[in-house]
Amino acid sequence: MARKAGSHSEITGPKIRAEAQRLFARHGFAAVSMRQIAAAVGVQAGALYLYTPDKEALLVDLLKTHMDELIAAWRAISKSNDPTARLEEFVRFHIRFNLERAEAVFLSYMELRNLSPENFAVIEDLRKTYETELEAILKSGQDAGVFQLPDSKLATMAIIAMLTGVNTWFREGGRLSRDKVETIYWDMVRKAVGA
Amino acid sequence: MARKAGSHSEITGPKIRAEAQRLFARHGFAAVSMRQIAAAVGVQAGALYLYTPDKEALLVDLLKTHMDELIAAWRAISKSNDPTARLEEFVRFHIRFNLERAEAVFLSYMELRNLSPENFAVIEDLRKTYETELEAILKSGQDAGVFQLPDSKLATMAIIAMLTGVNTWFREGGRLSRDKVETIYWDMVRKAVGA
DNA sequence: GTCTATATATTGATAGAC
DNA sequence: GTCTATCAATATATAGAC
Repeated sequence: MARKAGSHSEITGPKIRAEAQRLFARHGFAAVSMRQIAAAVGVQAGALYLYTPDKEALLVDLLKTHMDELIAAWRAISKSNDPTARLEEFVRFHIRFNLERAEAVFLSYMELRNLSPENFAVIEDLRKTYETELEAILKSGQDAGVFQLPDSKLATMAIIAMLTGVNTWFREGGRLSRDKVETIYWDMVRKAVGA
Repeated sequence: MARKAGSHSEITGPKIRAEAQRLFARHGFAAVSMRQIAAAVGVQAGALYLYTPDKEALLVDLLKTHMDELIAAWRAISKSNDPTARLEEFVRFHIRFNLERAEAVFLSYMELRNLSPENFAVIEDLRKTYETELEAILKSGQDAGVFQLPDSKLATMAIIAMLTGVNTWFREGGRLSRDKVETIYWDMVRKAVGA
C-alpha cells in the first residue's frame, strides 16, 4: 500500500527539481504553477515550500546547478595542449553535453528574464566563464599561428551559438548519429577558424 | 485635454501589437497579463478584445507577421545568381534584418511553446520555408562545385543558428559596427562552407 | 514531512453603460 | 470604441492538523 504521508526528503527534493525542470522547459517558467509541479512529484503544493523558499529560487537552483556542472565537466575533459585538438574536444563536448541536458540548456537560454537582477548576474557570470574557456582556445591558436580568424570574441559567440543550435533540431534515431553530427560540426568549425 | 473615450481603431490596433511584442519579448508571453498590455497602450483591458479574440491570437499575429515579412524581405533582396554572392547576401541580410527586429526574433524562438498545435504548425512551416531558402543556396554551391561542405542540411542549421546568435550579444555603439560584424561573420561562413 | 484548508491577489474574458 | 464592473478560475504562499 502506498502511504500518503511520511518522510521522503532525500527522494522528494531531487524529484521536485527534476519535474520542475521538465515542466519549465516544456511550458515556460511563468506558465507552470507550483500545483502542477507538486502534482507531477506526487505531493501537495504546500509541501514544495519545505524545499524551496519560492518559485524563483527553484529556477535559480536549476540554472546554477546546470552551469556549474557544465563548467566542471568541461574542465574535467579538457586534456590536450594543441589548440586544434582542444578545439575539437570543445566542439564534441559542447554538442554531447548539451544534448544530454536539453531541458537545462533550454532553461538557461530562455528563462533568464524571470530572474531577479542579483540572480541574473550570478548565472551570466557562469555563462561568461564558460565562454572564456572557448575564447582562450581560439586565442592560443591565433597566437600559435595555427588559426586564422578575424576576431576571437566573435568567433567564440558564433561557435557557441552554432553548437548550441544542434539542440533545436537533433533527434535520437534520426538521419545522423550524434557522433556523425559532432564530426560534421567539427569540420565546419575547423574550416571557419582556418585551422 | 486628453479625452477618455473615442474612436481610435487605426491607432490602437497597431499600438496593441507593438506593446504586446515589447512586453512578451521582455517578460515572456505567460508572464504578461492582458491588463499590462492595456496599461501600456493606454486603454482598459476590456478594449483589447475588440482587436483580438484572445491572448494567443495576439501572439500568433505577431509571429506570423514577422515570419511573413522576413521571407518577403529576403526574396525582395536576393538578387545574385552566383552561389557565393547569394550566400553573402543571405548572411548580411539575416544579421541586419534580425537585429532590426530583435523583439520579434526573440518571440519567434521562445514562444512557440505557447501556441496551439494548429498555430504552431503554421509558424513552423514559415520557418522551414525560410531555412529552405538558405539550403537552396548551399546546394547550388555544392552542385556548382564552389562549396565544399559535408552536409547541406546541417550547414543550413549551423549557419542560421550562428547568425541569429548575433542578436544575443550585439549592442549598437559597441566595439564593432553592424557592418563590421556582418563582414566578420561572412568571413567565418565563407570558410566554413569551403567557398 | 506531508496533508488539508485557506488568505489574498491576479488572471483571461465578458456584459452592459455611455 | 472605450469604459466600468464583474465572473469564474487560478495563482503563490502560509497556517495548523497529523
